Amino acid sequence: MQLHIETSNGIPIYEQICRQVKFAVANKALQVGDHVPSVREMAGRLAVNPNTVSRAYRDLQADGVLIPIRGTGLAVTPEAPGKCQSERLDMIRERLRLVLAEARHNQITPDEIRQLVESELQRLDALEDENASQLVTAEETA
Amino acid sequence: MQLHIETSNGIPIYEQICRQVKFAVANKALQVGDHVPSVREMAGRLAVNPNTVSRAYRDLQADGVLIPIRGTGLAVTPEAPGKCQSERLDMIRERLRLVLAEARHNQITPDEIRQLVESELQRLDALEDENASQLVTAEETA
Amino acid sequence: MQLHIETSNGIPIYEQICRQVKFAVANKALQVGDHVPSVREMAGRLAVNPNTVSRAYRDLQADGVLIPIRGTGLAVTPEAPGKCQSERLDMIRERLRLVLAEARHNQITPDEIRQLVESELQRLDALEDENASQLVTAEETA
Amino acid sequence: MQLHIETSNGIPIYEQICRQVKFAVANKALQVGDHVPSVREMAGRLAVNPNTVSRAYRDLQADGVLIPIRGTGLAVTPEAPGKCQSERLDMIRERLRLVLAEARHNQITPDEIRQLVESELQRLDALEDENASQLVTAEETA
DNA sequence: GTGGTCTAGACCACG
DNA sequence: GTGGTCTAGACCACC
Repeated sequence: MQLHIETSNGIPIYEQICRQVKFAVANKALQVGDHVPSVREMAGRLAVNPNTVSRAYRDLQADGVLIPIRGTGLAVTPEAPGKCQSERLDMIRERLRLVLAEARHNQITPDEIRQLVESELQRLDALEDENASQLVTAEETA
Repeated sequence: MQLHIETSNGIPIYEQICRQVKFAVANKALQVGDHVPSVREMAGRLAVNPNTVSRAYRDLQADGVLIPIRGTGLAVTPEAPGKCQSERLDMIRERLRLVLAEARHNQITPDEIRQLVESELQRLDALEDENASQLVTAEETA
Repeated sequence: MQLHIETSNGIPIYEQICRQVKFAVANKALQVGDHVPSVREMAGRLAVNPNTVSRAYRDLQADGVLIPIRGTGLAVTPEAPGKCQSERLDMIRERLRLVLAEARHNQITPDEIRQLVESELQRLDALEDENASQLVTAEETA
Repeated sequence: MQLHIETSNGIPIYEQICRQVKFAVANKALQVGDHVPSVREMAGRLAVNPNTVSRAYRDLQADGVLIPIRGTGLAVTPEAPGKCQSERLDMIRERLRLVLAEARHNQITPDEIRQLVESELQRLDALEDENASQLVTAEETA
């Protein structure tokens, strides 16, 4: 599982962790029964305070995504994949809705929105290709 | 000018006011020289704390969108329409970018995103039509 | 609202706060729209760390009992009384069930349990009377 | 001796083991001189970590309930039956007291408490009957 | 003034 | 080793 923290796009770190764990479960990068990295390890990996990770894991337990296995850590629950897959698009939809609502309330036309979306999708792909080629270059160099 | 506060979509109220004033200028609902409602009137209308409106107006002055006219309040500057029109799509683009970035980082495909966008656009149109028909009804009743 | 923290009967402080707030709502000591004491004030009153109170209030928000009023604090939601009243006995029942289950699994008879309950109820009443008479004495002294 | 671990009713596993051994002694399911199952057998039977069983046995030795017999394991001491019988109700009373105290502090009336107790006793009996009939069925099938 | 986030670190319970 | 609780305090955003 590969997490990526964005300080700060306005979303608190603990929530970014929550969401990404849910996405990882939805994408089967995390399977039922898998242990999530320990609080301390995750904190080290992300270079954040252990309490921040702890808070995220606590929320994930409250959501029924993780369950504590006494003394051994936190594991993905059997219900998690269902939950997370059904939430997968909703998590994005919710944020998207807020943006589009503002746009429409302020006379941005649907076509303008579609254009924005396409241009941003292209931009993201461009970035990704760039990273990909960097990776390739790095591998070639290595 | 018709403002609409959303408590809370995560955007602070004062910023919602700012943005909506800018959109209103871009859409010519507010023209050069027009006065914005006084702090206390706006606060009453939106049912928010006057300090909050005050903060928004302060930011708008710093952005060069509003200018104080001694004794009479705040008016739209001559430079405002240009600024606001060029910012119009960028304000949306910025927020949209953050959402799409999360989506792409978590294996949501471009097509899934497009579908989400279309369904949300439809949903918004439906809501608007509903409100419109209510308005018509209200007018007929009146 | 009068809270009473028991350090430590095994229940974490933040959870004691949660439960007592819920009981207070159920008993109408806290009504819809009432503000709960601020984090800092409550922390001072109970002589605990503000973060501990904060955690309790956060949980109560997640439970839909409290709602933040931006800049002014946390208020009891309209749904809270219903929730809390229906939870009132359940919160006790849950804890009671665990105790009785252990008793029955280990051959404590129903009659022995009833006797224990009665003797403890009496003991509590005795304590209460004692406090009451102390209060009276204090008042008389004053 | 038939132990039953409840993960997790809040009581640590090692303490559940302790308590149940004591109850077993009080109920003469374990008699003076009887050996308790070895750490590893007990651990296997309960599907818990051997360290956990070990900790429980250590506590029971400290309490004078078990005594090590060189080379053969742990046996019930001669003093154990007396101790355990006198502790039998107290172990329950202690837990019960905490629950009732919370109830009374939060305006649950004695009659409400009695009703809760009765309904939970009935519920437990119902569960037991169910299990009993299952056992009978199993025996008949066998 | 309000609550929220994050950091830092101590201590404990559990396995 | 694991996570949980609590304390302490800094900083921020908002009203």
